Amino acid sequence: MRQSDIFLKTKKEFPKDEVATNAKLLIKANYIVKLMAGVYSMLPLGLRVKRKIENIIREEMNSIGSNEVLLPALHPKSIWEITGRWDELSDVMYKFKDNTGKEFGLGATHEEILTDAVKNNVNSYTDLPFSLYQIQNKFRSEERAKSGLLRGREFTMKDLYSFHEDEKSLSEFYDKVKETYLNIFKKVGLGDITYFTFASGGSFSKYSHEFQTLSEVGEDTIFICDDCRIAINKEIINDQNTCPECNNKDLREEASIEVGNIFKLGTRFSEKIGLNYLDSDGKSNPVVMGSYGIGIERLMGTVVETSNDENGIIWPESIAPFKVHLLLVGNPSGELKEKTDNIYKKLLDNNIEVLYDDRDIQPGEKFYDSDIIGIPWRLVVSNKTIEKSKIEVKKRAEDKTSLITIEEFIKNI
RNA sequence: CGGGACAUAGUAUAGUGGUAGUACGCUUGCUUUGGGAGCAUGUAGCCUGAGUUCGAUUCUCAGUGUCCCGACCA
Repeated sequence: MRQSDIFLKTKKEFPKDEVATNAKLLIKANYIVKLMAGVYSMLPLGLRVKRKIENIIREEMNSIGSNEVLLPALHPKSIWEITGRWDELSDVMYKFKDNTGKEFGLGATHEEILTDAVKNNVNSYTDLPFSLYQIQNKFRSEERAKSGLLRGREFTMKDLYSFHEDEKSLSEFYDKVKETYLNIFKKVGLGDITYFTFASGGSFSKYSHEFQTLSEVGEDTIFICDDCRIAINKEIINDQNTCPECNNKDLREEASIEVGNIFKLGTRFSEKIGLNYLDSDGKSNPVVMGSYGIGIERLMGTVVETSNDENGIIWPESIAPFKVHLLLVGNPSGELKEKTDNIYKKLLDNNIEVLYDDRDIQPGEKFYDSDIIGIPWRLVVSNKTIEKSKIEVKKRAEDKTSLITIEEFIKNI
């Protein structure tokens, strides 16, 4: 992508009313634009990052045999009344009447909708287990949206739901999802600072589990057992003040961001909605369910919160909008332009995602933009480098530069 | 939802009871090209409503919005 073609207008100033690092950097670098508190538009760069995250998650979900679906965001009141959650979720669900007076809700979560959708497609234990997931917008009437992308009113969630004959089957799948989630957080660069965390479980199981990423701006407080590399959410610390795995009492308190959670639902929804299966004795039983969520924008914001410096964002390669930022430094004409165009073509020919700053502006501006945007590899081509038939390579996260040929770079990357 | 702060151009800001200035951006022209370059040129603004006043962007009240703290967060 040529920078002269992409819609990208970085700002010279941080936005006035943002304090959260993720919002300041993402707005300044023109990844996102705020529509209102807790609702952001994704600009081309932001959408590229979002898609990368979604695709990592998609791949992982598919790898455990889950199928992707897409459920509606617009729901009739009636389905929510079946489980009693029309009233129960009054604080978080957006509700409204249409022009005929009929009542609707915008999806804040999708247990009811999916359970209903699969109900007539599940007959016996031979249909179980299975799992379905979607990547879709959620709407939550947060009383206080805040911290940029970390707590929004409309956001994208990957929500996975699993369906089982019994608790044993659910537990097996639950453990598999746990590993998969840890893998996802590792892939987006948060592996070292994300903890599998014990949290309150509700009626069906003693615990639910969360994935908490260390960050000073996190809303949650966790207590970490360094021996087991797990944590306990503060919300259950009164009931559980030792490590659930090794009984270690020496726990370390940290602030953290909840980037994912997994939950054993049991038969709460299947019973009410009538999702039953026949077991091998021909007896009807409610399906046992689990649900598993990851907030996409929150994950994106968390990466920015935990990976930046005074000059801007530092994306991990896995979710960066481009892998390489190619800067033409100097007057974009003549031999320099020709040679840089040629390097751009070579990168494209090798399927390397590259943003090519071919604009006719001062070099300094290109360097500043490159830093704030945070693409992992910066390549500079200038009269200095073409004299030696080389390019200057710098990693965003490091200070040192080196001169190598484009062929070497392509080979190494 | 309780408390606090704030609201002036696309962005960041200054300022005033007599309708507003600066920087950056953007337009046009010329110059320049390794860390936001230079000269010239043009462009664009006081959140909404009511009140006080001869006159309100400024003062008062209400509303709306944004951010922060707290509460809340299947």
